[in-house]
Parts: sequence; C-alpha cells; structure tokens
Amino acid sequence: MDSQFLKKVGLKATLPRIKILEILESGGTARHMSAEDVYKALLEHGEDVGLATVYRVLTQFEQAGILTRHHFEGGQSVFEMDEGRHHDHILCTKCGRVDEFFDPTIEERQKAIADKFGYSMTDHSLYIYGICKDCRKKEKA
Amino acid sequence: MDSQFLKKVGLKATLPRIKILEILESGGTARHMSAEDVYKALLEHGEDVGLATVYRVLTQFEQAGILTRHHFEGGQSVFEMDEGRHHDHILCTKCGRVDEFFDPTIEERQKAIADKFGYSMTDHSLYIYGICKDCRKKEKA
DNA sequence: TAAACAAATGAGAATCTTTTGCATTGTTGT
DNA sequence: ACAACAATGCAAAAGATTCTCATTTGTTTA
Ligand SMILES: [Mn+2]
Ligand SMILES: [Mn+2]
Ligand SMILES: [Zn+2]
Ligand SMILES: [Zn+2]
Repeated sequence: MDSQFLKKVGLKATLPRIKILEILESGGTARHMSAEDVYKALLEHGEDVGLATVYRVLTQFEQAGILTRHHFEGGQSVFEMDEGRHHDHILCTKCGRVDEFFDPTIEERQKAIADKFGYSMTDHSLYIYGICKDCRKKEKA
Repeated sequence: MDSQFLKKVGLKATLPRIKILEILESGGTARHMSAEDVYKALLEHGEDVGLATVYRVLTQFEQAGILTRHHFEGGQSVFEMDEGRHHDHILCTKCGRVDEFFDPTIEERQKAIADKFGYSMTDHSLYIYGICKDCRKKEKA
C-alpha cells in the first residue's frame, strides 16, 4: 500500500500525500506533470487538497528521491516518478509531446567534459526541442 | 557605431538600446547576465533605464538574433551576446562559475536521436552542473 | 530644421508560478 | 483514546516577467 511506501521513505502517510502518489503512479495522465496538473487531477478525483500542499509534497517527494523535477521551457516545473533509470527528453514544441531517451555516448562525453574543466559533476539536464512527425504532417496539410 | 548596428538589424537606435548593447558587449561584467544584472549595470553607469525596458529590449535582441537566452537553474533567464558559434554550458552550483564547451560528438548524437524519434530538431539545451575545482578546494579546508 | 507620426519608454499595475505564515487539523506511538 | 508534533489549507507574500498607458523620442517628411 502507498502508506507503507511513504513511511518507508520517512514521510507520514497523510491523505494528500497518498492521493498525490496515486495520481503520479497512475500513468492515467501524462507521465510528466506540473504542480498545477497534479492539482487539477486531484480536483477531478474529488479530492480537496490545497495547491500549496501539492507544491510542498512534490518538493518532499523530490527530496526523498522518489521523483524528479524537470525544467522544460515555458515557466513551470514538471515532475515525474522515478523508476530507477535516468533518461533525458526530446519534446515537440507544437503539441507538447515528450519522448524519453538514454544515450550512453552522450552520458560519457558529459563526464569527460566535466573532468576536463575540473568539475565534479553532480547533475546535468539535456532537452532536445523539435517538431514531431505528427505535427509536421499537419503542417503540410 | 552601435546605432548603425541597431538599424541594420531593424531596430530604432534609441538610448536604452544603445546602452544595453554597450553593457552586453563590454565583457566587463560576466558574459552571462540576467535582466536584473543588466539593469543594475545600467544604474551603476548612471543610466536611467526602466527594468521593463530592459526586458523588452533583451527580448527584441533575442528575436533579432543578436543574443541568446538561457534557462540556467534558479529562476531567471540569462542572456549572452552571440558570436556565431553555438556552445553549451557547465556551471558550478556553489559559486555560479560558468564555462563553455562545444562537443561535436554530443551534437551529432543529438541529431541522431531526433531522427530516430521522428523529430525535426529545432533547438537543444544542455547544462552540466557540478562543483568547480576552486569550490572543492575551499570545502576541504 | 521643424512639424508630424509612429515607435519606444518609464512607472506602476498586473500576471504567473512558487513559497511562506499561521491557525487548525491529522497522524503516530503509547 | 491522548499527547506531541507534523502536516494542511488559506491567504498573503515573493520573485520574475509582462502589460497598460500617458509621455517622450527617433525618424521621416516638407
Ligand atoms: Mn521522463
Ligand atoms: Mn555562453
Ligand atoms: Zn508535436
Ligand atoms: Zn565554484
């Protein structure tokens, strides 16, 4: 149960946290959600959770290491549940579609660059922007 | 003169635009500046330009293709004059130091990934975060 | 070079996203 | 069930950026 999971990561099993976890786990909505997205999803499920709590809980989940925060272009932060494996993103600037990829060569080069400049790398973010196949098809029409 | 340059790119040569251009060109301050940084630099030079104008002008310069806007972590946008060659950034999360690099292998892989997923790539952003050598030295002390 | 007109500016209000303060409510171990 | 303390909701605050609008400035024209 989710409440067990929350306790395991050191968080009290409160209703808001359980509900937010459910929203994020159910791939029902997109895998990549903003705080506002999560908040709206909660309202649709009839849950009465404050937006401030959504922000607080997402930040706690991030600190607990169970989700990752991304900074896609366009203002707000986007969150996604972690499933262990790191990946980067390629997104369509027309329709918002998001695809995920992992490229060992790029990962390796990044580390080499950090070394070369004398940094101990702690993190990195790579976003590729473009127009997806579907959107190009529509444009031609 | 800067006013000629501004006209060349299709912008009226106004005092605020000329002054902002000077600030950005004089590597005096860091190469990577936020709107607020530019605004403060103007004030220090005794220029009386509104912050709203700084934002407007930076956006216009971006659209005119003479500078690039970056989204480093930590909220505000950062701008830098273009000098033709594209590059990515590695930055220290302790002291804010920024280094620039260009890696043909990474660039190439990115294009390959976009192709593989059926996107026509329009842009990409890569930031490597870490602790620079100087900051690691201080930490040990 | 002065009038004429459109474009640009400055100041502050407005917006948008995220954070914070605080009184109230909920969770947990006993 | 209860005390102890953490979490929540709401509204206010904060930080970054954009917008509104009256006023000023740059450029063109006569
Ligand atoms: Mn993802
Ligand atoms: Mn740069
Ligand atoms: Zn698309
Ligand atoms: Zn440093």
